[in-house]
Amino acid sequence: MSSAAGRKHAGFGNGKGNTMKKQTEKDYLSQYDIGKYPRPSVTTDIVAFMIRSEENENYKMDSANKLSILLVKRAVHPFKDCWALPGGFLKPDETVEDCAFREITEEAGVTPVSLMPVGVFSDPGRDPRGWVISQAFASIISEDAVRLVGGDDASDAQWFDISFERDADGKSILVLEYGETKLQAVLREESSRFGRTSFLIEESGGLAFDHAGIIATALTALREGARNYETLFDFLPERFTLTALQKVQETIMNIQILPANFRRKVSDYVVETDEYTQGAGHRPAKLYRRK
Amino acid sequence: MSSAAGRKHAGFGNGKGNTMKKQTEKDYLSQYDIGKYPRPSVTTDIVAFMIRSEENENYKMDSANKLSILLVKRAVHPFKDCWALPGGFLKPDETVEDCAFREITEEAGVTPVSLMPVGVFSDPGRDPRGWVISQAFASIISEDAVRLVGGDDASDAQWFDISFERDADGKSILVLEYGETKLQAVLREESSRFGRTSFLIEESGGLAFDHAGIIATALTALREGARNYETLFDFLPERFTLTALQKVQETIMNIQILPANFRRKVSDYVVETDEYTQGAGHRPAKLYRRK
DNA sequence: CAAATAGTGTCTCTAAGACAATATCAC
DNA sequence: GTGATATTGTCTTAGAGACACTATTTG
Repeated sequence: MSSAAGRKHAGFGNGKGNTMKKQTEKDYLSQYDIGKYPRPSVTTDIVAFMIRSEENENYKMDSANKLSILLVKRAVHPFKDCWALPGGFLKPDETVEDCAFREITEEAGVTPVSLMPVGVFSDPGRDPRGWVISQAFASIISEDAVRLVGGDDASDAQWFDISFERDADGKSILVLEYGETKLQAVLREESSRFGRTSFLIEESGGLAFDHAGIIATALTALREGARNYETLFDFLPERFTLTALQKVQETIMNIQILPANFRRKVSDYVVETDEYTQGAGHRPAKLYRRK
Repeated sequence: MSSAAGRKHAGFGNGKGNTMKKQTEKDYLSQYDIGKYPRPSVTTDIVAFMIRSEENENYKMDSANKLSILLVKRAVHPFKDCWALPGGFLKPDETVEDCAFREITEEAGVTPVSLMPVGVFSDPGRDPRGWVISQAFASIISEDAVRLVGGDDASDAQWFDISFERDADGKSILVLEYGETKLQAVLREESSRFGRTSFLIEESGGLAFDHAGIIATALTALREGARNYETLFDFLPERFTLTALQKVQETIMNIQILPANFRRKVSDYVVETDEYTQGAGHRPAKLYRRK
């Protein structure tokens, strides 16, 4: 085993010949210059998920749901005019969570319901501006909040419907659509460690930086969290029907579930209230709360 | 929705009055000074896990296993003479994974079998030297490799047996022991998001920085990964008996499993070879490989 | 043969999936 | 009444846990 001398502390004044036997911590810190060694810029990138309910033709039928994420069109180089994840630089006196919260609130115009770290991206070549590492987050935003703020077709921030399919040999296709705009990236599953799957980008599909890989990682984590109902409730208001909750899980995981079985499994995670929906054109449903 | 102007790019020359209509990416990048805005120091901290088999009194009995982690005694301020996780500062042209690999190889003297990110720690006050954020990793190191390198009781790097119990109301006790040295930290489970549980430190137990919380987070992630056999194989040589594999899972998760049931469940993850153990004082066992 | 681990067979119980049947509302 | 969703019941099957039993080695 090597000695702890292997752990050099960047920035401590060298060659000053400090030979005091009893150097105090205060002395040490007052001499310490942390800026002496190179430091990277640190950013956060946020994959903000929302479930949009589509307009409906038949007054009786439930509306279909689509999973979507927020993208921002870059106004400056590099990747000028490409779509990118919202995010920004970490400031002193804030945690990476604070930073992500601040950035997504600014860009989406609404407060996220939850914010979950999904990984650090630190490939040396990932940003042409220089040494920039990024902490990625998955965030869940409720449709109600977004609807209040409204949108603008000319805005440079838009919600893209997302679809992500993994085929047999580990290749995945990520498709993002907003109106006429369609971005299609190709990724390869690289490794899955400790519940986090990472991806190699084969085609970026016009997304800026390594954002296609970040999106794939975040969606994979979201799906994993949806399996045990962990990430479902944040998409809905406080009171919800079991069918609405089921549709959230089906939308995220891209599966179909039989209502009877879903109700049985989810019953451990919810509490019923004495309220009901009304005016839906069919039997009213009991509203539930998260347990 | 706010405009993308919210996403300022730190370091782009301001006030230069660049009014060109067609600024090229090359022009932009050549003017770009990434060092203009404050940047944190970035470190990695590694929770290196090893399973130690204890010496045995009875020639027939299997040896008991203990889960242990590597700690390093700090030679300098701050936290001088406290035990800390191995780790160090991120360098340009390396990923955080590269950095963790480099640091743990230096400090443990052996190559880790695996390296898995468990989270970023970025509390502004976490390091008295200044603005330092850290990416934590869990690493698995095989006992065979460590035994080859050997140890030294006077060394400042030592393997501590670890025990971690969560009681009913969310309080957890972390105990680390090496010879006469016993560190005992108290933590409170704070939140569990996306499969990552984070902890508040109530008593650091003499561990440096926020390392008690990092250790608790890493161990929780390791245990989660052990549930589906993901992190078990890295503790063992390429060929192993099913009993050895079972003991790894029992040691990590601190549980007891009936051999018959373990064998049935694990059979999907292993392939049998035609080799057997010998000279163990009892019936020889077939060796298996990971599937 | 004694003591220890290696390995198999099987019973029970629980949970998941499939599906049938009934309930209730707006129009 | 029609057409949609809401809700409950139950049959079947797969898997986990418990446990009894047999096999094989060294000293």
